[in-house]
Amino acid sequence: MQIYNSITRKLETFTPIDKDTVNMYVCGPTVYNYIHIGNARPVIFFDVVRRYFEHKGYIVNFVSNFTDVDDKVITKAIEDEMTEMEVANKFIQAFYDDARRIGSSTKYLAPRVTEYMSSIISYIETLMEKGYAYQVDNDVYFRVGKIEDYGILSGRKIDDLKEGARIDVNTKKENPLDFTLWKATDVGITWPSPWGEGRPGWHTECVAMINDIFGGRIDIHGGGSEIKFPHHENEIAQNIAVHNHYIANYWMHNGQLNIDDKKMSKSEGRIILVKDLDYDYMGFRLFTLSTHYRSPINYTDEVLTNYVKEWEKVRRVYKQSFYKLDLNDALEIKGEQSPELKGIELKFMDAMDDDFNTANAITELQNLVKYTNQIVRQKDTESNLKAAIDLFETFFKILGLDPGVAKLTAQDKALYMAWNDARRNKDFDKADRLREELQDRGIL
RNA sequence: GGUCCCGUAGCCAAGUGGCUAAGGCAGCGGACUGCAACUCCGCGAGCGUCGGUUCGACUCCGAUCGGGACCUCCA
Repeated sequence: MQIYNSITRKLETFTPIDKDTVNMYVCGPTVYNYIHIGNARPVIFFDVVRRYFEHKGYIVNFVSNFTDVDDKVITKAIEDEMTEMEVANKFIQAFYDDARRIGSSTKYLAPRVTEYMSSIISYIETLMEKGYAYQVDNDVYFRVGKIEDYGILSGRKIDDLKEGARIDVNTKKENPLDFTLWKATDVGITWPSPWGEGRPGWHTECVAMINDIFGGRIDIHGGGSEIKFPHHENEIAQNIAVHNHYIANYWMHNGQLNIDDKKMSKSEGRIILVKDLDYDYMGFRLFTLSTHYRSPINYTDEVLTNYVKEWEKVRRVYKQSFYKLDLNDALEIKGEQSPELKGIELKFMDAMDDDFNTANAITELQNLVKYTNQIVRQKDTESNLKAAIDLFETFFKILGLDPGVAKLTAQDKALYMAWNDARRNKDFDKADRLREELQDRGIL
């Protein structure tokens, strides 16, 4: 399959380090608040990446961290008169709740900075020993000038960056581009270190974790495009310093989600939290997957409403087909794909193989909807209909969509039969009553 | 100021140097239907603008206008 590699800016054939395994790491959230719908985009997209690799038979080792120490967490802790740990625990729980709501798996390794403090400290010590880090007072900085490739991921040249450096002329640094590895502080939670009490800078946690968990090299590193620079650039630099090779073979960056064509902004009140999203979450998931992951996506109520409707349409025909088979006790039969279904499946997989083109994959889902709507009212289609159901389930599993349809109870079936009988007997008063009840039960 | 991305029908959104530029929503016209819902069939654009390269560009290059991102914490 082909993956667009941010570092080379090209589509490349994906070849894992170990034949059957995909090791991937996605930069996770700083847990000081509920996540907003922009945070949800990588949570959904990289979940789909994992699901697709699993569909293809790979063992996927998926890791995504929680940044539970940082200025924002500390500020929040002071504001709310809680400990940093309490703040982090609260919002990690909230994150998992939100992730589940939007259909993403939460079963993956999620290391926290606080659990990796000794690894982070020893990582910084290694950087010091190798001459890539230097101490000033009780702070430690990374010596960017020693990295030849610095800027390769974000396409920047060190000279351009120097010109652009407008703020933060920290006179303690040898070079304005040098970044903080360890920061002495007396505000909030601190840890002892060889350089004094303090806490780590943001950029070391991911490399230290990747170093511990994967040995310093992974297949895929993911995250939002806005953290390419400086965060991912700095990860690359640190890994080169320690291992003399790139940290990841493939870099994947998702585009941002805007609201009404503008970046989300808390200060301007233009922000929507996942937990406050007043729409169907599967519709939201479909919405985020309907644009190619590298493109920006614009949220408006109108567009989301469109996808919520679209999801209802998908769900309706799946449900209708599922129940039709269930009523005929045919859910366990073996499906046999018609040429049309084969074609749809093939094109879906082709789209996914093409750099996770979920937009085109969803087009195939829509084709499956149309096709199934055509066959579900015909007679003698059980085997093909079963194949259609199976294909829906395959697509749902890959995209992480859940129609929430379960087998009918005996009572439901009896009700359904009675409705059919009443209609056949033209007892429309009774039929309408039964229809209403079936609708109330969510069967029709 | 520097780096970079985007601009396809009313809306959303794929895609290609050359057959008729996918698909969805909305709209219009049909069909189906006890009523309703659902569903099915048919119908719309020449790709921001101006130049250039080319036998040929929406697709490549340049300029221009418009929108956006990053350079500073940010998924």
